[in-house]
Amino acid sequence: MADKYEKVIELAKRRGFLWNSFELYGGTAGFYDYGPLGAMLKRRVENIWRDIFVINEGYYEIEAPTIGIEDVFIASGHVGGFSDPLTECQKCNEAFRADHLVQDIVNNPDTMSADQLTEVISRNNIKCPECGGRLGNVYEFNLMFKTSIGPGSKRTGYLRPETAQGMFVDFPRLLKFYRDHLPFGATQIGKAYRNEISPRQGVIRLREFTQAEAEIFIDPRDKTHPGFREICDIVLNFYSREDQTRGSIQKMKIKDAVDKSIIAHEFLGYCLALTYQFLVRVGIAPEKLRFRQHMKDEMAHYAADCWDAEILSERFGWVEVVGIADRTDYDLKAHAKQSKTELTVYVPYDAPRKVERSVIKPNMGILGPRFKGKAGRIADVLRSLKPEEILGDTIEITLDGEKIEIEKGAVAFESSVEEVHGENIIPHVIEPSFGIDRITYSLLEHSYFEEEAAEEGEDRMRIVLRLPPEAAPVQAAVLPLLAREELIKPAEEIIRKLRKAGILAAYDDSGTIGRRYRRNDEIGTPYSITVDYQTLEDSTVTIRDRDSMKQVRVSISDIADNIHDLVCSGKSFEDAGRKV
RNA sequence: GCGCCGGUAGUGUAGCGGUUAUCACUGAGCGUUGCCAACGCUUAAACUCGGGUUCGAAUCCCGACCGGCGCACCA
Repeated sequence: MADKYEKVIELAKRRGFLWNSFELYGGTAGFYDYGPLGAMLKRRVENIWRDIFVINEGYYEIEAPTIGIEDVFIASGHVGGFSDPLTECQKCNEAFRADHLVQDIVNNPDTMSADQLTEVISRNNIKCPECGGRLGNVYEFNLMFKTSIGPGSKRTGYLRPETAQGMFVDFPRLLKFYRDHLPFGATQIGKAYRNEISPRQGVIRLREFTQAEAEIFIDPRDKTHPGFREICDIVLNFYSREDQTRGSIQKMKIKDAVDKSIIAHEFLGYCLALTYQFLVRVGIAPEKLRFRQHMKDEMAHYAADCWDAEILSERFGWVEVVGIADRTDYDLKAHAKQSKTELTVYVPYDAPRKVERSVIKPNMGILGPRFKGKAGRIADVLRSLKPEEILGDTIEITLDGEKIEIEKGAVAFESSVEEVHGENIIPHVIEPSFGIDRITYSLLEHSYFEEEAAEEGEDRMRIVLRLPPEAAPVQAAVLPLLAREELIKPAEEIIRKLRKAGILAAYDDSGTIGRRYRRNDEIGTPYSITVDYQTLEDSTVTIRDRDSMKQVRVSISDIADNIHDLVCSGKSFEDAGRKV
């Protein structure tokens, strides 16, 4: 029997949500096209994300190139760390991590090149751990797609493996945009690329995928969040480190999780809440959603705490769809080092602090004539001394191995008390990172329902996609009860009205009304508007609710506002019009 | 990347050396139809690709590609 994945994928293919890319030429693993309905659905998911993170949280969206230059990915660690040195057994074809095989023989195998590792393996006569066969040459498999920028392949470019780096690279500009205040955040929704060795599981692992990421820069000394109180009573399914060793999920208020230090701090707790609200709003079933904490050894060494939102899928089990991490100052430090630019924020103190400062001032009037060309470097050495080192009558320093004596008079010592108004700090980064494709698939799966149609002996199934109206690609269908001129006319007028109001509406007059309802159920159209003979008498139509199949009768004059409120403002169906 | 299994209209399938390639649903057109996949007529639409064996291949063999599962890898 077909499992739910197959049913959902079959529907998605047939009705224009998801198609295997390049099917005309046989297809290519790891790439999917979003068809007309899929693209719209995905766009709506992204727009809900925007509503939450950009509009409500104020983390403006930016758009950086999908191709990055080498420096960026050297800094991020992707050039060095996003590849693995592999070696394959010539006999059984098993692939192994070369650096793992030699870790007992050499000290730092992860810093060695492929050629060096090949040599170590052959010199130490290392064999295949599985079958004892001979191991082949070590090669680097980097998950980044590589390309060259400009003619002559002089400059290396990479397709970005995540969108995050765009926000880090633009940090100085963003800081100015936000007028030098922490916290601030920037987001990006866009494509990322990973040359997966063997992509599987449909849309779950893609070579080209869409990420929605926020990088929120905060003061490392203050990881509270002003909005925490509003969300602290939300109950989530927690799967903390402790829960995982125990093997059970625990329901808990976010407040309690922070109080008990299960979550590292308020700010992360707040991001978990946003993530929960987003996922539920797009149509993920709350009971099939949990937050799993990374185990210590699973977490990047620099990360302070990391949580994944996982969605339960019938075929794939718990699938990671969001990662929420406190990345500390790792990324900014890395880019500061690589770019040789300070990436800090000046944070003023509440009140100026008095700081005693001692300054060594070499007297260049004396040093210059005496030491000539060396004078500048000698002065630098003198300035680096500690106050207690210049207490004697003469000061002895060493420059290029040569001992030099300088009398006290050539160096002045000033000590002053200064007022300091603030300091430069490297912000910490909180990063919620969303896999939009996985979320879109999950919500198809979670909204897919088959119902036995209870109508007189008909045991035909009703397939219905219970997408939230806000996420549904087609928002309303307009259907003349019968395909007759006098009913078609008003229907066409309604369609025009809806479209003018920005509602994506579909018109259908083929076949019976029931058939058309079903067609729309299957693609999740939340409301169907039917023009019948009463319409000709009193200018009213019926709206039929996808989930309950109930109808209300409303006036044509405010049909667009009515549908708009139902789809966008969460107006309840019962309030939309007179019961039929 | 390896191993096992599979690939036939839009979808699901039958056929397993010689068929006009089966059936159902779907789609389109006409008629009919006063609210949940009704009906009648008409019609469209497929053997993944390449090579081989054979008088003849959707069917057997080899390879590629794609998909599923397991291993490995991986956010």
